[in-house]
Amino acid sequence: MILTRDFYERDTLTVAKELLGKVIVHETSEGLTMGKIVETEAYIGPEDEASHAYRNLRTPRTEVQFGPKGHAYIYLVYGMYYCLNATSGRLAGKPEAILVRALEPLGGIEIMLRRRDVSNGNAANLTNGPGRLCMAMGLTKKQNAADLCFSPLHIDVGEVVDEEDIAQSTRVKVDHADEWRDRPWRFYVRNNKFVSKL
DNA sequence: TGCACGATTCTCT
DNA sequence: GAGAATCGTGCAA
Repeated sequence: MILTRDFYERDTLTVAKELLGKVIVHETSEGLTMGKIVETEAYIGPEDEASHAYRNLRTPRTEVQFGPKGHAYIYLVYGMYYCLNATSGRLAGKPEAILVRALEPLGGIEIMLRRRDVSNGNAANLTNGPGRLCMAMGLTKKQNAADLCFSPLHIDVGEVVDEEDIAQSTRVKVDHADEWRDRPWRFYVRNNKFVSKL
């Protein structure tokens, strides 16, 4: 069953936490790929220096974050990798998003292996990182702004992760020397081997 | 119009 | 553990 809009229209930190255990599904001409979310990070709109929408910066790139919740925000980093986010938040028009940092492959693994061109044969590295999971799921800028409630790219109600299995920490690769750096806005499933970093 | 750099990953040492 | 790959974006000029 697909998550409905109201799931995303809540406090972003809550949504980031509850996204753990949910299942991302992408239907393409190549076939179906699915993966369980095991790691997320929250990026809270204008006041978060680490967010692209810091200071309400509204550009063609960040535009999606200002739109309806429950849409995909996909952007290019380092000129070669994509990152998948879901827009969220209680306030309409406030740019908040959740970065999906890692998945546990559930379906279409053959397709993922092909897309990732896993030369070392290590399937454990298939989706344990924001850039990697986009490659494995076949996500590019084309899916940017896709409605996660309806499109071929959507998120299913998976399993509920026990509170005790949820770990919280500071975000990865956010080194700005200000108060936002140390916010524990990263969530992950404890002891899951597909989490990107411990 | 030009330029420095990033919500990363891979390879080689 | 360090360095390269690689290009769209935001900001200065």
